[in-house]
Amino acid sequence: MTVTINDVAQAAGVSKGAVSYALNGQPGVSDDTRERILRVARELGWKPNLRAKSLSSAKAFAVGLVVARDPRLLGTDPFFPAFIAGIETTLVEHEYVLVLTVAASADAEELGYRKLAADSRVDGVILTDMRVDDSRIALLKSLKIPAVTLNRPETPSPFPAVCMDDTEGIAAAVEHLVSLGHTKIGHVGGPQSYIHGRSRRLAWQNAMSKAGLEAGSFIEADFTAAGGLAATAELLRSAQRPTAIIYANDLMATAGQSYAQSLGLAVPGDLSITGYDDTELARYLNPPLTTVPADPLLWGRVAAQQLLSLLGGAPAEDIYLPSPKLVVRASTGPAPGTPNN
Amino acid sequence: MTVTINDVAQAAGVSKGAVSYALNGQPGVSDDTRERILRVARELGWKPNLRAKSLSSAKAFAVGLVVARDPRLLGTDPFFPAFIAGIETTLVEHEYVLVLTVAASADAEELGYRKLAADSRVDGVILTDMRVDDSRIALLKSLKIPAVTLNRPETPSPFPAVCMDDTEGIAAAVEHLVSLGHTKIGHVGGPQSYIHGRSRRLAWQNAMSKAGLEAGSFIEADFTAAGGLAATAELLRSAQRPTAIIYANDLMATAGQSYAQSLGLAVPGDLSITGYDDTELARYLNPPLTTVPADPLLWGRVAAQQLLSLLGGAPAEDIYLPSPKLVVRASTGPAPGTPNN
DNA sequence: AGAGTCTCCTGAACCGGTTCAGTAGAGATA
DNA sequence: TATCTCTACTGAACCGGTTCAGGAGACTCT
Repeated sequence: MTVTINDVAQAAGVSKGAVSYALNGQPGVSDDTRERILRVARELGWKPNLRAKSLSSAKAFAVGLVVARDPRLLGTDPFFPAFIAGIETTLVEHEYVLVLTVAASADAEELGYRKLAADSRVDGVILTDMRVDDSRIALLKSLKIPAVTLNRPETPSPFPAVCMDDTEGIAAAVEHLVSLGHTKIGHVGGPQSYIHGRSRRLAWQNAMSKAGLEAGSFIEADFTAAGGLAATAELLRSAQRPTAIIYANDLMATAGQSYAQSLGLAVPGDLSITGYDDTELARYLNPPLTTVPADPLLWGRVAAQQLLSLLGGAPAEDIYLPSPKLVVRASTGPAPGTPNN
Repeated sequence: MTVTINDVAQAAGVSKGAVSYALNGQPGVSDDTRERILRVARELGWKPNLRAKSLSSAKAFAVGLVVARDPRLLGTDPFFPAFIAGIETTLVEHEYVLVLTVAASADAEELGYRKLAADSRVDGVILTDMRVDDSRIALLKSLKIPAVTLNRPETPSPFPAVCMDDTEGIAAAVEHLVSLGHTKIGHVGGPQSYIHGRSRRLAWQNAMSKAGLEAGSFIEADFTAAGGLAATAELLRSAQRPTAIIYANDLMATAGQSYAQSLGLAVPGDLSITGYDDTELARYLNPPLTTVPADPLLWGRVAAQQLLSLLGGAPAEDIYLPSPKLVVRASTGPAPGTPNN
């Protein structure tokens, strides 16, 4: 059967304790003995039993991610799979593992964290999609689960944050459109209860006023294609009909673009469109989408690194990742009636 | 601190063993005592320690999923997130948890399974994206990890399969196009090393010959937007240029559609297009995509159920889920030159 | 030489459950 | 009454590690 620490101890002619010290690099054994024990362990092909280790060290060697999202819409969000892949690249190097939970409702989300805590399934968690007044911070504090947040929430949080500024990309989109002669630039945002929904709207707003323009119409949507379409429809029939729309993600932008085209509008001739995310599909649309590449892979990798070092006792310090830059493609063009320079 | 089985035993005035029997519904204690123990446990707020349970019962109370996919392309596949959500809906009811691993290469994939096994992180795994001559079956057999496969592989497999027939939907797409007057119907398939890549091609081929038509051009692509575009380009400049293309997934179909439109072709006027998956975006494209809805949520739910009952000792029996039906939208229309009836 | 210190190692407790062999006591049987 | 059987329970071993108190022996110091 499997070889245990007892077998190694017996074969090396020492006690269990000595073996444990030797294998963990702890003091308490002489160099000779240590070497002998290590050799015997190698010869016997000993592998520590993770479950026993877990029990005695009270650690899970796993980190958790609770994804709160309507399961039917989950597939549309390109962020999570890549983000998870990023987390994984870090975890595999540290013999950690990712425990993933999907929660359909707010209640299920809280229950998810509570269960992970109750069963000590994980040593820490990563919080995504931070919300304004996010109740998870207090929850995790009370459950005593270490955490890392994506971007720093406005409410005080004891957890380190891994930040990637999305305002710069949105501002660049506004400036780009302004330079193309647009003055009526609308924004289809995500739910304003999310800090990234809010920060993108504020970035748009600030960039507009910095350009000396009126803020223009804003519609709060929900990051889904259906929401993007409805918001687009509303913007296009409004009195202040924009000549360009900045969407808070590619999915809404794509739905909006298709909708505008189905009305007979030319993109970008009649309407310029920008997205956010730079999904794989974005460059293969007709026209290809001007957008801002989020880098979920990097974000996931760094967030996991940050969490592991936090678990290792490192101080909780925020990390700032480079701000993604606007990628200009063919969905943006001169404002209607502008001389084509 | 946390209350252990010892505390319960002491408070109830019985031994640890008795408490264990009582709490697990095992025989060995009288009804009176059982009830008393349960009451005391409830009063003290006792929760079994999963780690201790894991150690003594040699179970992980977790199932694994190893996703082998280029991380950068993972985000484009709407299947996994929804599939995972489906798995979760089952697992939460059984106090199980999902351990997710992402592998970029074939080596990493094998290593992923080996690690899960070595550390006994999971009690079983779910195999997706079955391949022709899939090496994972032998691997898991040798690692003694129970598994469930999505669809039955052609090579003998001891593991139960959860099957969802995709040939019916493809055949329906062919029939639909034939009824619209199309005779040159191409197919952009997935890698033929995947059984679902192959079965969809065969379904297209069989349906064509059943309709008395030549099979037409087939191009093996890779399920990505880039691959879909390249394949479409090749089909459109071929001598046997098709008037309709059946794609093996929505992502390729979307890229193909955009590409055709960028060439000035009308969809479906000049070219009809069908996809597979029915992603959220499909209905919001211009034109909305005719496609076949895979039901990853259901598939995940049932696969997890099947795995759990396998772990519970149930015999390994295949399960057949209802075949998804073609959803006709506006990306398909009469063949060019056909009188519009 | 005797006391003190240091290194190296042992044995046992511990983490918190499960499980098994064994026993006390009640009830049935002869 | 002696024997057998059955139920209800106990105590301890066990899962496979970690950790701690303490002891043996070598070495230093006075």
